[in-house]
Amino acid sequence: MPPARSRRGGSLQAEMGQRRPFRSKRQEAAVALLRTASVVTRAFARLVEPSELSWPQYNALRIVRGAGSGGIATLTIRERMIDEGTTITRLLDKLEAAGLIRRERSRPDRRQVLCFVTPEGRRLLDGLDPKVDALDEEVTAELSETRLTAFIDMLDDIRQANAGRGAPRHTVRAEV
Amino acid sequence: MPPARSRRGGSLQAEMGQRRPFRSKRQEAAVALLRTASVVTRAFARLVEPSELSWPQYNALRIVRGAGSGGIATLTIRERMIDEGTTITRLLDKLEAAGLIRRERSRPDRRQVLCFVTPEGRRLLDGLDPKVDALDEEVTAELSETRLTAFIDMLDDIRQANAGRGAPRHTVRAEV
DNA sequence: GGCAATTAGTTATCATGGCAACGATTGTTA
DNA sequence: TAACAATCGTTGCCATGATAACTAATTGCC
Repeated sequence: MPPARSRRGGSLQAEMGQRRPFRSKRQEAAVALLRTASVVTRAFARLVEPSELSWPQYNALRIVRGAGSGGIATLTIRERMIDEGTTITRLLDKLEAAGLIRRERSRPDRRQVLCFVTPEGRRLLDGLDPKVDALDEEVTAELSETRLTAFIDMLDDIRQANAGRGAPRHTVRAEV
Repeated sequence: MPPARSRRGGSLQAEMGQRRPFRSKRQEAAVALLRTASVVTRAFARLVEPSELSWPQYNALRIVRGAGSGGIATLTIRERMIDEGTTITRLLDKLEAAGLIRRERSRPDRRQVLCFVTPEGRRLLDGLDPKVDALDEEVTAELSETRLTAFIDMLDDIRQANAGRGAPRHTVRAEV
């Protein structure tokens, strides 16, 4: 039998202490999306917090590790971040100050600054991997394989449909 | 025929310029959730930006309006915010300075500070309503009614399963 | 009555997110 | 080759998000 939260009313409304129902189901969906993301983000932040890393810092560090020995340019990191609006420079400054990454002007194109993980950075991430991987699984553990696939597809659809409306300003500039 | 993004590969991977596929579908789902929310949040922020309101400010103002003539206590507003971690005081300071809300010490319980919308605040919101309502609908316009229902249910499930891990610290205190 | 525990808000501190402006470098082209 | 444009990154400014410490008011309990 379905749990109490499937009553129409619904769970979000009760959660947020609202007296009035949502104006429409689509409005409820929008709010649910944002609120759920807020909760999940905090869960990840809590996980990396003991390592003295903020969630965005962890995100950036992981991207740098993923780039391998060739390094990766600053703005490329920003593009791959979950929040692509971030001011990446200061974030990398902290990672560099903590000895987790190393920066170096690119050889042919001196405009670029390439980033590399240091052994310490790699060690830190490697230690965190099991926990993060576990949380990745736990977040959607409630969803069956079938629902999970549908969930990803719906998110992809929503993201694509709203890409124009929600792109950070610096990525839109190219369209002018 | 399904659009290109349904190819396994997948759309998110291409979007973020990743060379390697996700470790698992559940990891992909977690990242898709966070990234989608980021895009949608920006879309709403863009919408209220011309009114000199940040997205959280709009959110708070709307909650105050929803409370009606009885007013609403400061911390109650925070509970109902999409991001319940916010430092609400400064946000309300701005709204008050802009003349959109009015604050007043509660009568019987002088610890509380009740907030009320001013006529200007109401006017501003009323003018914004059509646009916000429209965006609420547009965000998930790609989803059929059936998928929409499933979407909301999945988000509710995820949120409930992660409530403990992702609650802001001040709400957890009660459990100690 | 009197005092500890609670509750409501405020404030301080630090890190991020959003934006615009700037400097440095490279590419283009008249 | 001398402007000019585009690209890459950095920096400044302001607003938010996360937490903890702190004040004030109220409640409970003896």
